[in-house]
Amino acid sequence: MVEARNNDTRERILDAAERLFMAHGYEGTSMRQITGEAGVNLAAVNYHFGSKETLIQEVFRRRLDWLNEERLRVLDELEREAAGQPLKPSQIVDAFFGTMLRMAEDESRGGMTFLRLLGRTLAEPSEFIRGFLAHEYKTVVDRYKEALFKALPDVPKAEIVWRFHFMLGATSYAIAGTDALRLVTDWQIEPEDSVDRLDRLLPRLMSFLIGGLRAQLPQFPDAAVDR
Amino acid sequence: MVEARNNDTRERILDAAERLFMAHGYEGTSMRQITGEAGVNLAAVNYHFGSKETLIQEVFRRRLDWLNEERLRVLDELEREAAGQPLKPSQIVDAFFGTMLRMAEDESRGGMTFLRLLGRTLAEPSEFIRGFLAHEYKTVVDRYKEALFKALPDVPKAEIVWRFHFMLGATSYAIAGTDALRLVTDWQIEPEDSVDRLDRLLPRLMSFLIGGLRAQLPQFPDAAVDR
DNA sequence: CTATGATTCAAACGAACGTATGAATCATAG
DNA sequence: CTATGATTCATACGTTCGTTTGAATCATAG
Repeated sequence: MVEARNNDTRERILDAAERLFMAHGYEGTSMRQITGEAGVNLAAVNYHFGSKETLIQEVFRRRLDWLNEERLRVLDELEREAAGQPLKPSQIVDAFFGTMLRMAEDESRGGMTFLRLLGRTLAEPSEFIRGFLAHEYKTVVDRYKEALFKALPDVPKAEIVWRFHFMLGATSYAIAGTDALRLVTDWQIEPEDSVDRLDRLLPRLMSFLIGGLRAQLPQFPDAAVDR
Repeated sequence: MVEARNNDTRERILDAAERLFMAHGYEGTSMRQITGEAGVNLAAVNYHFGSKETLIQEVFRRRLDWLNEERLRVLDELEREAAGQPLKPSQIVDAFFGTMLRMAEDESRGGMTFLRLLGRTLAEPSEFIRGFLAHEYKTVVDRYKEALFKALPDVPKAEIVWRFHFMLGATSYAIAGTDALRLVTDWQIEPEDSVDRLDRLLPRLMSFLIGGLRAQLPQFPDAAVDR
């Protein structure tokens, strides 16, 4: 039997698709752009991946498999060291969001390009990719929710889930780097302070996330005494 | 001379476009879907708006003009009442983000549909719409940045800009309501706790944002003494 | 009523889309 | 070497895209 000898074409397609989906979105990127940038024949995508839908799923799986395993590994390690004691919220936040952001420095795992694609896609999921991402993340998210519940026993669980949601939003937007309102881009900021400098973005974002996670609990309007 | 008699068609197109762009994104929505849902002829969009690009700009302008005027009005009012004293950060955050979120209850200003569209678009701006949004927001954002600088004199300005950025991300994601990882949607949450219940989302988000804005300042790794 | 200009309409335009086809080319097993 | 099956290639398929056209219809001014 004759087996596959060359996954160079596959990798070139995945790299080009990753970059173009990041820059122009899923619907905004055509197969001809992808194969053109990858330097392969138009038919190669359908031959190797079947369809455009399975292609973008492969683009994500290639990176997310590692990320989610790493997130579980880091959380396991933290819980092992804590020996039953609840973790600090900042440890959990760093294990989830920090692990993701540090991918930006690892070019072999997609670097900033994949991170931006991920941030974009979390905010604009096509119907079919929403289900795919939710499935990919299910195990990890459940583990981290439980860890946060234990770390913050005084905070209602529903509140923690919402704040996890908000943290995810702040992070997605930060790494997507679109900066629609030119808040940061238009600002007199040193070049070394730009989004690309992860070692400055990461501490800033972490401070913000932990501040939000540990904020005072909200007062709901229907909590008034006369009701 | 004969003048325009009927802007019913225009409004029907804008309403349909607003809803469809929200649901499927800009590239993912076709002119035929829009005119089909609006119950008008296919050529009506180009006749009334010129192109798909100018159409989505009109969709935004119709709502954003009011929102941004209102944001300036509220800030003016707050500063008038404060009579020179710096405002509380929570007042500024509520004036900017609260004013936006309260649009969800005003169906005549687009309600939740427009809010979701806005949240989505802030995170996935096509190149041409990024510039448009930045221009629409310029005046407002500058005023609010200044107000935050005054309200938080001890926080470095660059830090405030970044945190504004993070707050915008958390809010965009929250109102876009995509919930890609099914964090909130998959959770055992009372129906009355869902995203649609603004009176519960708003206090929750405000607490989170203010917690993040007032968080401890970050420690940068290169702040070590031996450097 | 008639004339005028705004609006609607059915139909078509060329371009770009994702996908499929079948022959040509390639690397390796036997 | 030859045979085999994986891969590449040029080309074309059928759809759908945003936009345009020119005639038909409409409401109003004169």
